[in-house]
Amino acid sequence: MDIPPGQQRKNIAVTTTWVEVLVDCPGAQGLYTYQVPPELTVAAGDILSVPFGKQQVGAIAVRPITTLPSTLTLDQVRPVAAVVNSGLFSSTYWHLLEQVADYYQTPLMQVIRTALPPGLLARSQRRIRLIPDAMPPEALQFLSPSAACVLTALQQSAEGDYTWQHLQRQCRGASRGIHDLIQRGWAESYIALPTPPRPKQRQAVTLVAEPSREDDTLTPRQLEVLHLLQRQGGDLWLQDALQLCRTTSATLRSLAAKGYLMLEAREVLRQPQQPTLTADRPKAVTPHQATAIAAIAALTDSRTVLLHGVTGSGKTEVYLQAIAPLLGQGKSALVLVPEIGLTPQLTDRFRRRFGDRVCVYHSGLSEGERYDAWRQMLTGKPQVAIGTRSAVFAPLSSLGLIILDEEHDSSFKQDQPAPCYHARTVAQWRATLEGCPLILGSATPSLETWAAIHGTAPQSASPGLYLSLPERIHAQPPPPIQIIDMREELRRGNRSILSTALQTALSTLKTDGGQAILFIHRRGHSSFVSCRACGHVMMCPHCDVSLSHHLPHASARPTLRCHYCGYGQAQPDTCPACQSPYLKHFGSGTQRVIQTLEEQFPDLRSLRFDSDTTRTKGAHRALLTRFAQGEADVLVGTQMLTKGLDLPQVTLVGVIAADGLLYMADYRASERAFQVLTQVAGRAGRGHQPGQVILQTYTPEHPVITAVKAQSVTDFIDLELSQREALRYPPSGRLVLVRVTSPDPNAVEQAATDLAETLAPRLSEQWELLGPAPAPILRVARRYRWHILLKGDCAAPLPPLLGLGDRYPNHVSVTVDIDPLHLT
DNA sequence: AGCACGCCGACT
DNA sequence: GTCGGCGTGCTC
Repeated sequence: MDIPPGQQRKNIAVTTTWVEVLVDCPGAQGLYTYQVPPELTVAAGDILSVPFGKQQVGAIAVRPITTLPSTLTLDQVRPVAAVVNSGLFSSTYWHLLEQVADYYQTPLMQVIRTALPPGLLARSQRRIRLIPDAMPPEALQFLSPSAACVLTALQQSAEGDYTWQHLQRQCRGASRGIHDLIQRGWAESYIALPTPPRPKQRQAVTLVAEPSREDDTLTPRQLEVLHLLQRQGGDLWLQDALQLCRTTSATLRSLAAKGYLMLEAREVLRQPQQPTLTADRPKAVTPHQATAIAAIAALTDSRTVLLHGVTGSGKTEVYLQAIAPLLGQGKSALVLVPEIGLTPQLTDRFRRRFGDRVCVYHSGLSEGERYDAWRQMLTGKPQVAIGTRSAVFAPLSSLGLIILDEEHDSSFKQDQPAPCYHARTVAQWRATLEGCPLILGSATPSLETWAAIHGTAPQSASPGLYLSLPERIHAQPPPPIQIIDMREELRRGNRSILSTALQTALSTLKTDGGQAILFIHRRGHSSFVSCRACGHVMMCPHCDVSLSHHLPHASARPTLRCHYCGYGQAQPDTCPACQSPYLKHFGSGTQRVIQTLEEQFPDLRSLRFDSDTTRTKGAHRALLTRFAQGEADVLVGTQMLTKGLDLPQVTLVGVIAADGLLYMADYRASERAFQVLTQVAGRAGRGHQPGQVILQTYTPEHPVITAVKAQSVTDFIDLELSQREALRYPPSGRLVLVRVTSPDPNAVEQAATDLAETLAPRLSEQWELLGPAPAPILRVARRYRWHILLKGDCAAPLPPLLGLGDRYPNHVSVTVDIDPLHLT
């Protein structure tokens, strides 16, 4: 097999090769050709660093070629600078990325960028550095304001060195200021080479020789240090060793020189700080769980499984026992969850069961941690990767199973930057490509999944597998759900936000030794502030929405905040329009419920659980722990209550007003309302005590309310599916939302109109164009928004939409959302 | 992204 | 008359 060295050399010299690459640069679509220098080998899928214009940028090798494209001449082609990483992508992984790019109509490079950990596609940056010696001490006086600003900014940094970009943000007229400083020779501009993330190194100390008393070159102190190290097992991190021996690294270095110690840098994986956990063994399972585990184990192809389990039915144990045998077969599993921060108990359980074979990957990790998690997954060792949406792209080889828990959750859909992918859709493709099963778990399955599994969706070729866990683990009956007609309450003269039934239940809560959850749905407008005299409503200056009232502490000054762009201001004392002092807030947010509770039930202690009180990292967990430990009797919260898997179970669940959920201008309102109400109701009923659910509403006859009361998922889904079918909404049809935004209201309207006109003739008769129309909230964060909605048959191929927005001014942005979840 | 090229307002 | 603003376009 060996090629004689001479011949090998000749081959390389003769075959000059080139490679076509994708360049990581916005606005540089298409392939670029580079020369492969003889000392490098480049294969498709390698991550490269290439010169592009005046900078070094990241690139992906797409295909090596042996002849130069005829459009290019030799001198136009530049050489590849370096191979950053090779062998990252298997061919199935590459296919997956291409499929995402194709379906979501996004340039492949953008898909690669969302799949890779940040920083792997490193780019060079232009930096500005001070030359302190060249600068007179009173330099500031000679400078123009912009140059002075740049100089001051640079002096802030220890090295007198910042990126061009940073200075540009920091100072007005920065480019002129920088030019000025360079002209005077007080600063210089340079291009810093890209620094891809590197494995973290840590200094380690290892004892390599027995400390001997005979060695008279050892001082008593050195001998003492050696003995101390020996007692610790002779292998420590340098940092720990220094602390233990209360010595300096110089001492250890001299001991290393004498041959007693070895100092070396070892690669370590950055692990986010995590509590130490006690190991856990497989639990005894119910017959339903056992059936599900056996059915999953029997799967040999890439079937989709819906694991439909009511709250508390033990889905997680099924996941754990489905994964366990795979690891023994050298296969890995991928577990996708809605939001890692909200489900620490789930990751803890996986860690207890599988120890360090669990790898957590989500956007909350630091850049280094993400890189390390990525590297660990690339090792190919059998492991369990748990992560949020973006973890569908985890580079695990030999996947044996993909699990997507809480599959109905909307956080699996990305709607901010393109590609607007749904992790469930991508997971489906990935399972097909890898030939492994996909398990979708939920207590309240989405209509899409239901239709796909039961074969009613036209595009599903092979019906999936339906597995049900209909019982709670300890076989408690589901809690009864009592529907309260709030109109009736009002007629009887009860004007409180708490119905008589809920008041009664709360009044006996403490004597019964129970805990309660009160759920409020906060609509955008539920806590707006308006003037009782003239009707003026406090609005966000950047968005067309009212500001929400917040009371940080009981005695604090009220603040107003925009939930769309984050704008905040203090609440004025008088109405800005008419100076009336009667500027008050309306609606029943969490704070108002707490206030009512304090007035009517002063002996009940309550905790608030909403986006205000859970803003900081770990606050979810802390609040729920406090509640679980009995620090409060009532937990008052919003939507967030449905997201944590780790909610303590309670005896009473009250829904303050279900109506806000039911009437939202969205075709998915009913589905979301059913899911939220069912999930919240499922929190009631602990161990020995039966639970109780009180659902207050102004429209008890609403089909969603009826279905929630009957606790029948199938009733609801059948009804909702028929309605969607009548209107050709998903899953009976498909949608594409084209969003057009700009700070200029006229430009958006014009672009949207023009876009609709160019699009309409390009659509097949399977597609219907709706709009253009202003978005329900016309302005968000100073940008005006218009929408065009495309509605098509399930089987209809997507119309080509790539590059649609290219013909409009720069400030007009056009984004395409395939299968949008909300139309807002 | 960065940089060059190119066309309109306030200064030597 | 020029300097310099930033809009447009290109980078193998």
